[in-house]
Amino acid sequence: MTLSEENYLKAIYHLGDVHDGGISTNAIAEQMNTKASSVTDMIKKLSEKGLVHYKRYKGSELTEKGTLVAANIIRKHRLWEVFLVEKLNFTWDEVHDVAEQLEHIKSEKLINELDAFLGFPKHDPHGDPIPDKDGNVSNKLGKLLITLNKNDRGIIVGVKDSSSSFLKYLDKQGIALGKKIKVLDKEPFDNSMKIRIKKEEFMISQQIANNIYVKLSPEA
Amino acid sequence: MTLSEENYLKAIYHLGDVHDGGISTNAIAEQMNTKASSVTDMIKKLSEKGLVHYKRYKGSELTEKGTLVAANIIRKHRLWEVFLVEKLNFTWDEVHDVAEQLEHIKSEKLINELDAFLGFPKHDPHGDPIPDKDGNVSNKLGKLLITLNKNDRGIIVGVKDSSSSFLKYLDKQGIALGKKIKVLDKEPFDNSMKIRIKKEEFMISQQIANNIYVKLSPEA
DNA sequence: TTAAATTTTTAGTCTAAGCTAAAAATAAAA
DNA sequence: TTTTATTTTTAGCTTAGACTAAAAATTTAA
Ligand SMILES: [Mn+2]
Ligand SMILES: [Mn+2]
Ligand SMILES: [Mn+2]
Ligand SMILES: [Mn+2]
Repeated sequence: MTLSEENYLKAIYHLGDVHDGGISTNAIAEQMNTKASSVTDMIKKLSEKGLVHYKRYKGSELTEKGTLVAANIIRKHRLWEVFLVEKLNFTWDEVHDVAEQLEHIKSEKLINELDAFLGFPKHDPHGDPIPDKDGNVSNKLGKLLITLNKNDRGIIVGVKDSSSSFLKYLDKQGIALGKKIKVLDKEPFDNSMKIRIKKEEFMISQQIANNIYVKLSPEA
Repeated sequence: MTLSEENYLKAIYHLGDVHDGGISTNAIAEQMNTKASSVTDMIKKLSEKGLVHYKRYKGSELTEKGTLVAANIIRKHRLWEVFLVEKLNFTWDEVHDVAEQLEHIKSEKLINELDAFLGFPKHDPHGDPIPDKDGNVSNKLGKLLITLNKNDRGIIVGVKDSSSSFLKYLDKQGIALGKKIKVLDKEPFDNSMKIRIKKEEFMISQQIANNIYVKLSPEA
């Protein structure tokens, strides 16, 4: 597995999460910040190796083997993110780029020991589930904040966008995993929301509400 | 800095430690397990970048800048080795290959936080000194066991060879860093030695004695 | 159902980093 | 000081991975 092959598998895996069925060549190209022609070449190679199913003009899909490899890379990525936050004082907006590098380190023992060292965490600092050794992943916790109704309460359990800029915005607003949140009002015109977190009340745009996962508290 | 460039700098750095003056192209090729022609190409590139001094047919030497880069990679390598042994239950014969990968991860913050997390260690699991951020390295502790005389005592502080096979041999004999050692006898014919470690007395060959560093205890 | 637009693939280049074989420079031996 | 041996460099090829431009297939629109 070269670094590039691993990154393609990961990209296809992530795209497959949402859009199921064959993943288009263009979609992969966009995700990878590369050109469709490069994707075609790589897809062919991955197909040769039995990691993706591919038929000309029909898009790609990971094989079982490919899925396992991808899940393993994501497992490594997320475990490293936990390590960086829990042990090395990184903030949640600083970890992704470093994890992009660390995820390619090859050592079974390393990752299993790291897992144990961290106490077998189930979620990374963004609330994303950590796959187990066999590639099994639990579902993402919670539902999108945007889908909650007026007066619903819950706990923030994850973010969809984990770009540094978004996370920094959340920090500024005091929005973090584990915080209690209540929907005070929804504005139908622009889908903005008024919310309360720790006695602070403020407005957030649709954009924001669409990128935060909340676990609903049972009705009182 | 590509991965390959970093490995060349490291190789030249290590060769320069022993053999000072210009490092021959062949020496680099051997160290890197590659061909002299490939080395010539790379040396030219590194020279362009101001990382090595190079004149055709005259051998190579790191510039100040090149030395700093190399020392930094070695710093990372050795800090990761400490991490693996101290935190992740690796043995000293298991760490090198993984550290060869980890040393190329690029993040200032990562390495500085790791350093702090480990309590600013001064030596790696093989007794090698860890360079500081500015590339300063303290001297290797101790002298080679082979140079000790009959009845000399000391403490084992390092190994010269850190191949897995050598380290496993040492484990089997109960030879480890920090152990007290006494030279009971030297055999001039084959340069073997009779030694005592923790009440165990046994013979070691010249080969072995030439790869262990000992800090001499002051005479009684 | 033909025509236009879009997507995907192919063909041909480019660069980094290897390699082999041959040429050139340097070092060692006669 | 020639001759011979060794070291180093050059020249030319190879592979992975990316790119551009053109061709082919598929999809959408007329
Ligand atoms: Mn991430
Ligand atoms: Mn994450
Ligand atoms: Mn090492
Ligand atoms: Mn070491």
